[in-house]
Amino acid sequence: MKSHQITIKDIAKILGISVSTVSRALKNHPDISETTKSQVNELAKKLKYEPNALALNLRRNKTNTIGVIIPEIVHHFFSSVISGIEDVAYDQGYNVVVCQSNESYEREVINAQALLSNRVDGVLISVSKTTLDFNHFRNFTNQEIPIVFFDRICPEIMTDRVITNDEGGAFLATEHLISIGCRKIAHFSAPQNLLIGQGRLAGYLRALKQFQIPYDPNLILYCDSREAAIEKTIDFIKSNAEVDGIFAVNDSTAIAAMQMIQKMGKNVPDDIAVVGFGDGPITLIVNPQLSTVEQKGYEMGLEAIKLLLHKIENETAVDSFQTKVLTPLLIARESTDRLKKGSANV
Amino acid sequence: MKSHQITIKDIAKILGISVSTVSRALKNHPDISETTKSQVNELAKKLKYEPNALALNLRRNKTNTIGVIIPEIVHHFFSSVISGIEDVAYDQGYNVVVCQSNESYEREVINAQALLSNRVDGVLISVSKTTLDFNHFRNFTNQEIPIVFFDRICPEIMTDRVITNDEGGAFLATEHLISIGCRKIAHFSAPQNLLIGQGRLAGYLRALKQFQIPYDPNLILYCDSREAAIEKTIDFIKSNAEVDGIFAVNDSTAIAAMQMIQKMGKNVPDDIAVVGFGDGPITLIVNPQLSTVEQKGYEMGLEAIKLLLHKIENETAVDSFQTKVLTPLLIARESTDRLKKGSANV
DNA sequence: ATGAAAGCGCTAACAG
DNA sequence: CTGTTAGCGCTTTCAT
Repeated sequence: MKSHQITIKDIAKILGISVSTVSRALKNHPDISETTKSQVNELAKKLKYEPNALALNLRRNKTNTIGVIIPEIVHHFFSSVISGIEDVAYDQGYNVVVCQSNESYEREVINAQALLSNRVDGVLISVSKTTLDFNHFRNFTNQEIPIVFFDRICPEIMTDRVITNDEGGAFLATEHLISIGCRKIAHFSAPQNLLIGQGRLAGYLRALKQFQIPYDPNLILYCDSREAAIEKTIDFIKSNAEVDGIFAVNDSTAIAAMQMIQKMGKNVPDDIAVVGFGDGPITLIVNPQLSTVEQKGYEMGLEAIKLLLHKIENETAVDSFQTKVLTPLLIARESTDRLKKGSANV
Repeated sequence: MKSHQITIKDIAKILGISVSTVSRALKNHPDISETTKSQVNELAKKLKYEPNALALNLRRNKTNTIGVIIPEIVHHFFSSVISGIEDVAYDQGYNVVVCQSNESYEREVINAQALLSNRVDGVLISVSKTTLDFNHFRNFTNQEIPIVFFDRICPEIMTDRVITNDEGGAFLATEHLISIGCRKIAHFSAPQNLLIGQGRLAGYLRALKQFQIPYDPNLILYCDSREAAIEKTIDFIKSNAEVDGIFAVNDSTAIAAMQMIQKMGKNVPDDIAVVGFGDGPITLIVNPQLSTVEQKGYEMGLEAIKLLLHKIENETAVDSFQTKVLTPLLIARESTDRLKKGSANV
């Protein structure tokens, strides 16, 4: 049986004053006498009074809560984004509720409904891979609850967005491979129905074109996970013995590819140089350390929440939506370092 | 300007019936005629009516929300715990609000207050490293809001707890090193003011004693992070050349130690075998793959939320608190595999 | 300087 | 079968 939560009513009764006086005293309203104020505040402290956020929010029709829907919290990238979001949200007095879709459309719909029911002031969303219909997101915009999409955006809904310049990052990665002498560069790519798959392939192709390296469709392998890379790399390299560089769509694919290459007795970077995408913590742990494209999760979180809070607090603003594009940097490490002979290798 | 959120009042007005009828129709109350029910439900759907959880929660004095306070979401272990928590919470119709303390006491206090204000039905807490005073947690118990501590528990407060058997895990790790022939086993340990530091050292010592290996205090090195291991390992091994095995307090320390050992031209596992603790994803990526003690984050989340929901839904239960101890398993991989010569090594 | 009363959205006696 | 009413905790006119 839950003990009675102490309310302003209790304080009022004990002090023999009205609830409105208590309410005002608590908010330091100028009309209230110093005596009353101190009486109220002391008692409140003594009784460990905590304002009931539910009642407050109901009254104000504002929850100071922002909802986040992400695919999976266990991915380093997404947990970094959350850290960015929380850091500024807390500073501005907002709470953050994080929901995971687990890459499931159904769960995403449920998450959206829960956030809607809880009347969050705004939402930050990175769309699940399995989501093809976006009406559950439209419910937010219909209620004029602002959305900011980040990383995995929804192209159909007009809102603010924060994305990584995948094409540019992929260009940098490929350009880097070319600059160290690679001429037969493979791309381990993600499915083309995903925007990152498209963007990173496009950047790869643009770099080839710009440096007049002939494009060979055989060098594009659909392979975007550690498991896939373990399964496919060796056969791929055997059938394409001339490959001297690989740009993989993400770090774990790149690392697995690298490890399979090493298993074949080849040297990274001297025989085949490898570049990933993401710059997760594993890039530093693997040997040789992985060159990669920096995907700034924390910064993405910051930008997304800033856009959202701006929308929330300037509701009258004209409907204008911006897309922030984070341009990633190339981080060159040992897996593409063909000069320094000291780099450890199998 | 937020568009009017549609309420049961709106539905009532449109249909020319009372709000209570609408309320009852929506909950499929037996008293209501089928005609009315379908009218109400259709209109609700058409208008995209969403119940206002705030009002509901205020009324019921129950939020169906559970709060989680963790040190850092970016740690794989903690994000696994959250996944476990969420999976069962959602099944039972609870929402989860995750707060990060960032290992800061002040932030932890703020988080606790926010959860209190939002009248969560219960809390799951893993204590920040910098927390020495626990009164902010007592506010929960004072209000009879159940707490379950997990992993980093608060010894001062009587509640349910879920912990890993650190001592047992450390014993297994050390025993394993002994079983493959190690006789001079170093322990890279965490500060002894942390419970994990104590427990893992104790397990190490018990294994030595049980197998009659003399204890050498010089073989205990305070070193519990990648950075520390990079800095200290080489000197340590130089001054203790006889070391043939290392049990490190966590995986990243173990991996960094392993890499420094390799840098010295020594072989892992043949010269020095290494065992970590945690079984994060990096253990599979490093070469050789790291033997480690499995720390079951997801299971810990499951157990913690189950205990909590039980307390929440059986409020009348006698005050009895249980501590669930998860006994970790040893995962033997290449870093301790001295038989299989095929294991890749520098 | 303080109080009374209405209302945020919803539910649940109680009354027909 | 349906409506009326009170109240969850709080703020805020409007009185006094």
